[in-house]
Amino acid sequence: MAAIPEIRLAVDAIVFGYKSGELLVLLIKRRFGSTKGSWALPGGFVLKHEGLTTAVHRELKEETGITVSWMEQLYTFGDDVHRDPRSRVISVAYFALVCPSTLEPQANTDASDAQWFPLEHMPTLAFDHSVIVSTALARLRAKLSYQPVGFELLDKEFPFSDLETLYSTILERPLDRRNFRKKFMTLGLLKSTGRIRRLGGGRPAQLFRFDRRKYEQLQRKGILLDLT
Amino acid sequence: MAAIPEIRLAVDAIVFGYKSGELLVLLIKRRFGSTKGSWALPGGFVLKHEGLTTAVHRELKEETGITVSWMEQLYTFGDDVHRDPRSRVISVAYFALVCPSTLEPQANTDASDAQWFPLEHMPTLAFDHSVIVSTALARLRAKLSYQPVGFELLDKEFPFSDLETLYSTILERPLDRRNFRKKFMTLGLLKSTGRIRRLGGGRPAQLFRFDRRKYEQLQRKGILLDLT
DNA sequence: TCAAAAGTGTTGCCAATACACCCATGA
DNA sequence: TCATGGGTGTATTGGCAACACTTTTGA
Repeated sequence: MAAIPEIRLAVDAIVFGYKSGELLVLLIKRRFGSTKGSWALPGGFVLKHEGLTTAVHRELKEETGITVSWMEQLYTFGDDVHRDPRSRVISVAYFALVCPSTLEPQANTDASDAQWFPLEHMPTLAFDHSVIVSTALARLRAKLSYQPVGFELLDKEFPFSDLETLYSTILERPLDRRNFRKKFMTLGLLKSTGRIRRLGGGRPAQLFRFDRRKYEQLQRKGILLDLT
Repeated sequence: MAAIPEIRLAVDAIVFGYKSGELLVLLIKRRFGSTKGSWALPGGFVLKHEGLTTAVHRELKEETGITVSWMEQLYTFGDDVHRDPRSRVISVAYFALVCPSTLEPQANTDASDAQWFPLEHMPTLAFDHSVIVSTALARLRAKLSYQPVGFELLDKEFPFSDLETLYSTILERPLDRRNFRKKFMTLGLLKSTGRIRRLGGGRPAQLFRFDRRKYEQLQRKGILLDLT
């Protein structure tokens, strides 16, 4: 009961970004050990006097320089005793979303080995990390339809079409533009900034913001969303 | 990197049972340490060469003699560094359901200190265990409406009214009997055994079984349930 | 014959779907 | 004037919610 255990506790972060119609994952190149040179999720061991959430944020910052806009615990991986061949490690995985401005490389950090990969073209990952990514992706897809997390992947102000393309990309199916817009508009989760985006050819688009206050109201009333 | 950490890893189990219209939780009375005599969730430390799932089942067996019919990982609690005042412990919580026959006290075990409590009349719990129970309860409620977990709390064969009362109890709201029945019947998740239950006064009820095969079929087709 | 629990149908409404054309701009 | 992307309306349908009485049994 009092013996110090030899199980090590890690946290890993699956960070999704979104750019020009592609879903991206943030990976780092491992610098040490037997897995040196291979790609993996950012993460590391939890310090003794540090909460789990603090630990993920710290590791992310150290390894990639990135600060996320939204994060939530995903799952704890620890059924396979040999998931890390070096020793017994269990990992609490978190998944996070970042907005496009965060995607730019962070110069002032030790993040030289961090890189964004389109989900479609991910390299092979170390350990069981590709399982973790699949789990996160499944969760993101599910979540998209009952919690307005999509906004975390967009700029603060965005044209409606960006939202539509985002959903359509992540869910991997086409959406009817009119119906999709109708539903979001009816929910009242978008407020129109007066602004407009011009984009070369084509009609300019109004810009919207996510109305977080309205969303919290709905939540308090116990209203469940259905955002397909 | 190589130092052995001083964080200890525990698993805890929230086991729900259901009897005569009440939702029950399984608790144990602590025998040692500063929390001696207070009630807590069954659980304990994970052994070095043991998967997490194995660990919960082992602890449950040791402390309560109970084998569950359904279990799933709930959440990992480790943000509060002092959640266990003795040392840094993070806990992976699992929540589980058992069928009524399992509720009977298990004689041949070290389970003398295990006891079922109606949710409404739970004692104060050690550590952050009441937070864990609330989390589990919220999950159970949510889950009930899109995954047929309710059956895990009933006997193999049950009259339809049991299912209805179960839902109504856990969700804490009345359900329209006709609509509820219609929905379940339409889904085809119940198959009627030819049998009948007589119960003193009142018309006898047909007994049903949950049709697991049918459910798996639906799942494979990607059909989402909506079981209010 | 009464009390207790099981069983059953219909209607209105709303929300999801399907579907195709016009608008505003820059080149 | 054309290419590009933004923006909009309607008709149909299927599923959900609301609603109350009859049936079968034991006492």
